[in-house]
Amino acid sequence: MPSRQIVAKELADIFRVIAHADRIRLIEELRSGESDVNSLAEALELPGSRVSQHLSLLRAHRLVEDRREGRRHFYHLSQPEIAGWIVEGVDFLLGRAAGVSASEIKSARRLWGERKPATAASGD
Amino acid sequence: MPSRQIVAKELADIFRVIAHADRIRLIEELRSGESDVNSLAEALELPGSRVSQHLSLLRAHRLVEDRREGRRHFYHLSQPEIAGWIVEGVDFLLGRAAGVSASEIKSARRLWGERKPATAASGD
DNA sequence: TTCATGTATGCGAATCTTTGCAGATATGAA
DNA sequence: TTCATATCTGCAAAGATTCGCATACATGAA
Repeated sequence: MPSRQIVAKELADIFRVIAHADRIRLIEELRSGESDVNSLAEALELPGSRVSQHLSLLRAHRLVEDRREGRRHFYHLSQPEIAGWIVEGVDFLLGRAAGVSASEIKSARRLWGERKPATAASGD
Repeated sequence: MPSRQIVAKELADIFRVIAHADRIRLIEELRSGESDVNSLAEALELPGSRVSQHLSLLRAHRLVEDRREGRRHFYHLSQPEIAGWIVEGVDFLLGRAAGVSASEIKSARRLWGERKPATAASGD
């Protein structure tokens, strides 16, 4: 198989793994450092089993790694730069602006573009 | 719905649209300029109807635009930078190196990282 | 109008993903 | 050992995507 195709397929695999709102939010959460499954589940308001499933997919594709401490599993991005790369995607979002208001995108850009403050009001 | 979630969903949509080997190859082809459906179909060795289907998805998400000249439809990237952005994904591929040999990735990186020579041997 | 060509669309079958839930496993405390 | 907590895995139903093919549409030539 031509290498062009192999790489297209591999790239498509990475894209497919990232292409899920929950997983993107997990990556977003992990930007600010490692976190355990339960905290992630609370932050995303999802059942722990679902978060665990997403994490295991991300882990299988080496986008995250885990560190176990007692019964808690702490996850972190294996390549923190990947989050920055995803952020750049927001620019294309801006460019296309399909179905999302400019202000929504702007505030989201702020969330992604800067490290999110740990304590400030974030109930949007 | 919190804007974080809206944007995660929108980003996921873009990722999902890109997350297909044929569509990535289409984007790759279009890096070197506009091209009509038939040329793309030949380059990718796919039926024209399939290419047309992929293009219409890309078009619906404004990743490509078309220009009609007679019965030919020429497509081009609406934001050529998006191809560059995808290329950066190759770096994560390198970092993960799952199931792809280093030399395959290297040659693919060359294909993506540089404008592909129009005539040179490219039968890989 | 008729024909050939280039592109687009529709549809069912096959395939892959996501979801919700039940149960399994692992760890630490009592 | 037993219990509670944290996480993981398995499975079937629901949902989404892809594929192959047939057919429709649009354009230009005769």
